[in-house]
Amino acid sequence: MGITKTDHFTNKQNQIATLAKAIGHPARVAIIDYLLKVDSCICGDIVNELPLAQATVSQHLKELKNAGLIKGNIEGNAICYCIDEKALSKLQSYFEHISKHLINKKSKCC
Amino acid sequence: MGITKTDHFTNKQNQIATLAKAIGHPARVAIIDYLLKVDSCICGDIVNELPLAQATVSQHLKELKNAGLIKGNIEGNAICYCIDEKALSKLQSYFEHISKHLINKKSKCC
DNA sequence: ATTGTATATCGTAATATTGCTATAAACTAA
DNA sequence: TTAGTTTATAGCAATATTACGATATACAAT
Repeated sequence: MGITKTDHFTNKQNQIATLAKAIGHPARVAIIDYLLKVDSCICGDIVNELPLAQATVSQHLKELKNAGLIKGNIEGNAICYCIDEKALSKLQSYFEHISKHLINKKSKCC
Repeated sequence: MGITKTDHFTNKQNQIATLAKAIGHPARVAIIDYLLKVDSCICGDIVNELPLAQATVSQHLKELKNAGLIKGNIEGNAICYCIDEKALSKLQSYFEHISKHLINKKSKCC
């Protein structure tokens, strides 16, 4: 069917999945990397950084924005994109939680 | 086209994307949650936990396995799945790295 | 007003994902 | 052997994603 049964899972599970899915493409990882690298939140030269057409980059930016991972401010002609800390700290604490959990029960199996 | 241009991105970027993509579905988040919850790495009653058909669960497990997030050991009749710490620590350190980076340059924009 | 620059959106094609039923494979137990 | 249990795979339909060129929108500068 290709349609995800989101309503059968918890909010938390859907939230994490949505965020992870948004990061689940190398172009979008590259965008995040770039936004981290440039110290001010540089605008649309992301297109020049990536080996993709402008339309494709715009689409990827939209997905990152929809997932809440980045924010965009209109700045005159261009747009200023930057990382949304809240979303990333959500992911960070999720994986930290898992890692801590794993340390406690090391080598019980597999 | 629907085909990802992986060869234009770095190994690291592709690696993170692959791992994140595997987590990018609520059923797979639920599987990870379950593997964390049950203390021993319980086998195939994951199917009973999820609101999905057995074949679908098997498919999700396969994807998690392909991405390296879980391991599976044959145990007589059943299979013993459990989380692969290495993959998760990779993700954890990635997001930790980002979070640290963000603290340093707080509120420069947006 | 016209031209240039920066982004977004539309439409389209190729491919991937999700989910199911049905079936196979591999082992256990009677 | 036969039957039951557990997991994987094949095949299929519906939907989603990725990527592009073409075009639209919005502002800036001349």
